[in-house]
Amino acid sequence: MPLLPFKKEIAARLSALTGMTAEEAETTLEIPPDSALGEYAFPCFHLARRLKKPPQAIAAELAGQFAGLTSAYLERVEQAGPYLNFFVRPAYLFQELLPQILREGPSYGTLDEGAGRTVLVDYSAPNIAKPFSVGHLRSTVIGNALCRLYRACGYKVVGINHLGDWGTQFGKLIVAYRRFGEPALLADDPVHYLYRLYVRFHQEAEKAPELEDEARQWFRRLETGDREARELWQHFRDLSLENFQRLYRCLGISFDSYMGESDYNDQLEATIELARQRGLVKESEGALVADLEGHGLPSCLLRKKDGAALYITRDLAAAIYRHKTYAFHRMLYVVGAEQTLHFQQLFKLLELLGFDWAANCVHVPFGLIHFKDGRMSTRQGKVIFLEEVLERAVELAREIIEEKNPSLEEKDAVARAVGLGAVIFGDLINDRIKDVEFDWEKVLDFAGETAPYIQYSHARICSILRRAAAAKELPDPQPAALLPEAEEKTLIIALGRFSEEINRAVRDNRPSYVARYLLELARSFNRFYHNCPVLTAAEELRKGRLMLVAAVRIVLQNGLALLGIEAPQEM
RNA sequence: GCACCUGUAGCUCAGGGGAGAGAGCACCGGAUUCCUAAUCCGGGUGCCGCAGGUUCGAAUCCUGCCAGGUGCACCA
Repeated sequence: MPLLPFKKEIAARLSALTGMTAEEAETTLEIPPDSALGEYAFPCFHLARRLKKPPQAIAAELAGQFAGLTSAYLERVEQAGPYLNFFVRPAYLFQELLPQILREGPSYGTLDEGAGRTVLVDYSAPNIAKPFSVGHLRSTVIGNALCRLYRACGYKVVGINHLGDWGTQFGKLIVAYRRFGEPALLADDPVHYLYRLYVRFHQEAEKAPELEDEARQWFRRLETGDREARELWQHFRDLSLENFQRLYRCLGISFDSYMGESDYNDQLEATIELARQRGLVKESEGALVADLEGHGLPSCLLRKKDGAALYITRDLAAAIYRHKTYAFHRMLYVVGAEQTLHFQQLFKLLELLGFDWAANCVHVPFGLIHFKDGRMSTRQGKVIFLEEVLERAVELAREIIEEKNPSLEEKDAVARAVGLGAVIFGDLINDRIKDVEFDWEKVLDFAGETAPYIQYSHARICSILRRAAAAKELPDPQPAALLPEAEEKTLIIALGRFSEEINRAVRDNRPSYVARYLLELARSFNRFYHNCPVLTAAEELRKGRLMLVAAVRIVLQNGLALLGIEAPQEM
């Protein structure tokens, strides 16, 4: 816990001197805009108000009280106008922190604040019988990163893939398959063929609206357990799931549960009954409605007039089941921002049903992926398949390898890591709430603020370490000499902030913080690399720098792993 | 009509109420007898959408407006 103890120590001392609580002091501490101003800064404006003295005077006074005070962490304190700047002791950085990172290796950066707590993450949730489009990438990639981040904070994480395997679209699919379907084509390329049927259905239904009714009837038959409907559904489901799992394997993602919408069919009536007992339900035009108007939300339907339950009824049943099963401390729904209202209604209903844990349910929304000229639409066939995106990215990575490093071994594995990394990182780097315009050029860009940039930095370090090992020199987790250059200090400070970034990412459910941090770290490393030779440096310096780059490698690898991205040793 | 989200450099975006608003891309120029040039260095641009307000201090918080996106009862 690298720089955190330093921060806590400052907060404690400030608390003793000012009468603020330690927590208050800690949250007031900030990171100065320039590293020449120290590692943490304390602005005195708040105190100025309380003490009715100019902030400069308070800063000067406090600086006086800190004068001569040092500790294992603290080197010195300086006043700069209304600020108090704290400088960490370099000996701590190089002789304690650095060896610590090497010792902890893969577990460096992890925390234990979540120990004993369970977090559920509901993510990905593709619709069976529709191909996996780039639109589904977001939930999948963000959800996976959140799972890993929470685990790194000590939580027990349960990843749930709430498969979209129920609903009227299966009626449509059954109608289309019975009318136009050919088993041989289905067997050949199931998911794409089902997709073509789905698109075909909507084209035909334009001309013949009665198809929609027929679809509703077939869905009704499915709900009542009709054998033919059931068998077709099961068949479509199996084929799709197989296809999705191939994709997940490729992305290195696994789920703890694949319980989907269809798995709650037997709990829907009980859920509606519960709502009825609580007096939340009224009848309207033959349908059952949950009245939320008194709570500032539009009412929502729990059951259609034809007796079929709806999305929100299923989500209610699922939430109740999950709490019973996992007793979670928090449940995240990584679902698009267009469903914000749905989740407001869902959480409000859970609360009104008397579940106090409703407050621990969180919607983690993200923006839409769209084309320049409008949104993607599965029905109209206006989609880009994730498979195609991943294949092209890997292919391009492969071409670049061929051009830049033709003698590389394991070209395929590296191309996969780089191509997939670029796509995943491209999704995680920006604030998830923003909409994304799909652009092949951007997806296939491997320079600048990208995963390959970080991976390349990692590979360079591996190369240094390989050469050092060949010369029988290995980084040794012993106290090192102090490293003199500014680039070196910048680097090690960055290493020390790793767990703070993980913490922040978990606090806001925003993996982008870690992605940005890694970019910054890689940038610092590349500057170091250009200005500070490692292997040709003199004995002591070489030892220290070897440790430093070994530590950077650990953080880059651990950080990329948190985002679900591999770090190849060469590229 | 109502609600939510977004608006920062030519483009894509960072920016934790605080110290002169930052990156990447694109464009121009430079760096390799030396650890991988998928790298590094230099070059410049901003009514932080607009108008008010809160504050010692606002790109950041509040209100209104404008623009774009997304939702709002029998889809999921």
